[in-house]
Amino acid sequence: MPEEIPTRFDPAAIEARWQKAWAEGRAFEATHDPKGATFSMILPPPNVTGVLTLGHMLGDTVMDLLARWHRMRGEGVLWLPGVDHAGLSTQVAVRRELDRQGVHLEDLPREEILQRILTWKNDREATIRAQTEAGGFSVDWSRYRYTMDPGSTRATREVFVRLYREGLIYRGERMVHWDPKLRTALSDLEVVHREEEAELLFVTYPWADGSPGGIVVATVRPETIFGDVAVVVHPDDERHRDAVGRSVRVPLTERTVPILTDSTIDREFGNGALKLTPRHDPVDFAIAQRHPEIAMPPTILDTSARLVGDWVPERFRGLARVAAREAVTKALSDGGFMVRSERYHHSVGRSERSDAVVEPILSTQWFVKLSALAPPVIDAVNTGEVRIHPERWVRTFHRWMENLQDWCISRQVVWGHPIPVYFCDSCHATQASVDAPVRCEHCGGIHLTQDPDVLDTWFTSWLWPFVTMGWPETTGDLAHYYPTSVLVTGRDIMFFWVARMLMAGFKFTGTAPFSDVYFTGMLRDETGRKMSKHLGNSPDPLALIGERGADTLRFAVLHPNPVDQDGPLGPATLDAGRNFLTKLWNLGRFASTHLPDGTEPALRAPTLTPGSALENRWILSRWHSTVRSLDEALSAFEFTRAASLLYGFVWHDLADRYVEASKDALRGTRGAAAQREAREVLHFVLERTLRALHPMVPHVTEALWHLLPHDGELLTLAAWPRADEAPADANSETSAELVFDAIRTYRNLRAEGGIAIASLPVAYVRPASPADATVYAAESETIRRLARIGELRLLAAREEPPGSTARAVTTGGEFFLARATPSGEPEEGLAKERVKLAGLLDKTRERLSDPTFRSRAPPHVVAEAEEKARDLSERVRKIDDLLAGPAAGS
RNA sequence: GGGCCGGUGGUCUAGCGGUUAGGACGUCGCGCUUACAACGCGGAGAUCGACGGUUCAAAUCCGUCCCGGCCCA
Repeated sequence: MPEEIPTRFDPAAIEARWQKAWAEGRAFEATHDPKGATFSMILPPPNVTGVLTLGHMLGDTVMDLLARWHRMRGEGVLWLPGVDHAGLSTQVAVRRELDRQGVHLEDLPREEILQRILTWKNDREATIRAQTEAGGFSVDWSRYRYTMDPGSTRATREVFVRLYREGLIYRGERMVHWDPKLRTALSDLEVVHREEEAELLFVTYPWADGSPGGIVVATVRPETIFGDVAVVVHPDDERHRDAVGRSVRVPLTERTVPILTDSTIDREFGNGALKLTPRHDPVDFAIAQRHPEIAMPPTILDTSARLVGDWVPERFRGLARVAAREAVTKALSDGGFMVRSERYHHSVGRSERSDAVVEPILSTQWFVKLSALAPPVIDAVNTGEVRIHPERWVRTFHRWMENLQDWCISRQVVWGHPIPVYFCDSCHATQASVDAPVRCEHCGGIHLTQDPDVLDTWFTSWLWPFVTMGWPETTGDLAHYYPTSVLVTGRDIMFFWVARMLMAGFKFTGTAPFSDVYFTGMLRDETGRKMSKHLGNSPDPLALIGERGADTLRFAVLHPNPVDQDGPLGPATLDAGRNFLTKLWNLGRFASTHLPDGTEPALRAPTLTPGSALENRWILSRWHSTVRSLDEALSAFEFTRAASLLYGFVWHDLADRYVEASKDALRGTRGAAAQREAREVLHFVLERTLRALHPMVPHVTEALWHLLPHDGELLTLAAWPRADEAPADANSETSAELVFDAIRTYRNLRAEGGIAIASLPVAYVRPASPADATVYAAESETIRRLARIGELRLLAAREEPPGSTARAVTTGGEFFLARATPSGEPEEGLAKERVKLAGLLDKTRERLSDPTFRSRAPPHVVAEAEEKARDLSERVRKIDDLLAGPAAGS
């Protein structure tokens, strides 16, 4: 049997097998009779715009860790998967694809557009599912949902109608962000602001009465002068005092406009005079609102942001913004209006989806009054009813929540939920209705036209935690699993999604949709760049899993980079994950060869006695504290610490120390009883370690578990280990540390002294205390074997070792290792150690000699310092004795 | 323009008032010692961004500055 297990595990060979076993065992389907506690999560539905990235894998790994952990703790777990139609972004992706084929999406009939997008969606959806399955993520596929399935559609309409009837959704002419490339309105969040360089032009608006001169206005958008309705200055601005109330002529036109005052004008900007274009600038619009004497002008830009309308001189009509700007700039120069220009840096908003410069325009759209939904959310976060992890994001969250703008939810695209609003052709009344109405509720007319626009995708996504469980129906899932427990996502959608879900949860279900929010970091490549498809540094998860295995990828994202901070994921990190799994694999191989056929499952920890082998008592104690820390870390959402704890325990405690120390006993050279006990301890600790690691690396642990004697069908259904299964034992930990320190000291002396690996020199120790002497004596066999020495002899207080020796001093005593040939070399190690200790001793004594330290510091700190000084001076004295002693340099 | 977060060995990070500043990766030396060379053993490597301040005591608290990153307008 042992010969059949390869020294390197092959992820491909085991992962598919165990995924199949879990699926066949329906291990991840949530039941409606959970015993005791429940734990539920929605998987943030990935956009069908594309396929999963490594960033998704990071979130999925964290969620799977939580889901499996809670499942093993015996809780009823629901982890609900789904996908998001991602309206605008998917339409843009398909549009781009069609462009490559020479087809323009907007030229196709609506039905064909929908068909093309649907094909795209089905394709991506299948890939997303395959990726999620390949990762081994324990979602409940029987509850898979889609943001445009019948239930989601109905709930979306229901919510719209409710909010509309309450007056929280309204239709109005407002300043919105307009994407002139995609020709749709956008919400504030879909606009990305960046610093860009521009030309700031200083333009003279001549006096309307023909007197010489005029007022100089600074602008970066000369092409909008055709929409000007005034020039505005600050009321206290001395420079323009005489200009107020006069009129100027808009350059390149025959129109005259008044000079007005407004106290919001920035006197430092340009010349302190602002050209007012209220239809095409939010600031100007706000000023115009305060001046009723200003009539709203006609628009001068069409939906593609080209100059249009009677107010635009014919020669400029039809020009797009950049061309228009150049043409107008030239015309202003030629006409003598241009005073000067300068380079200017300012913030420019671009469409997140198309990268087009967003045009602020006055437009009729649908809005949600978010501010009405905010108070319970703000309260919930303040009171801790909803907890955000890591906590530092709470401030960011609050700042946004407290400055909510109305949410523009109408989009002028094809792909999305149609707005459930109908206009009567006869009386023009508006009605919102979940089901398409047969007649106008106002006049009874039967000719109704539905609003041509669709809803922002987030208007469905914000309902996800309860829509997926059947809302607005009353369902068993809602009763058992709502509200959900944790939401794991990236902080890039904190406002887009998390905040809005909280608002929707309180509004429609009366409760927070989840009690904890965990934000993961962002993955970077090894040079620190963000991973993106654009840079080509974002590997395809499916390919990576095929190459390295899902468990390797999962462990790599959990360790060693903190999951909640941005961190690199590259070959080195993946190698580290793979190496760890290989280590674990070989530990399993080792154990399986040392557990004879017919070994009973490790149902409980072996009962040890004070006479049991030190390493057995020690490893069980280490196991105890590891599990305790592990539970703490997982409960505190410290996933990286959890992974590090197990990494260190498996590699350093279990493999490096325990297995090496217990090999004699396992081979039977210490007798049958010792062998039995060692087998039991090794079996217990490894079996429980596999359980503890299972939520992080489910496949390899499941495979290894089946190689060991075990109880039950699947590890994934096994119980989570409990720290109190094995006792904490501080004495055994202290003694074991002493033994391992002695071993390290001898190994170091061997390396420093250049003593051949094959030789088995005699070693001596002069213990620092009688208690230490007892430990060395009892564990001399282990020390001897692991330090590769022939014999360990304990020296009495003044006894000197014979012959030439390499020497070292530690807190545990003075150590000597026999050398075949005397060395004339100075005792480098000792001398170096002396310098270090003497430095520390000086610092400590200095502190102790300070009277204020003795009077102000707490007594235990003073006592500790005194103890430290005693210990250091003792060790320095021992080193001095050795350096001066008979064996020195002989 | 406003705000937030972070600067700890070559890299990533833990620690957040008395620690010999911990770990991982990398690096150097020795070793294919029958679980594992994707490994073992040992070592070297950090005046904790800079300057002030508080304190008996500062990587840790406060202030200013510098450098990264992010969010909002």
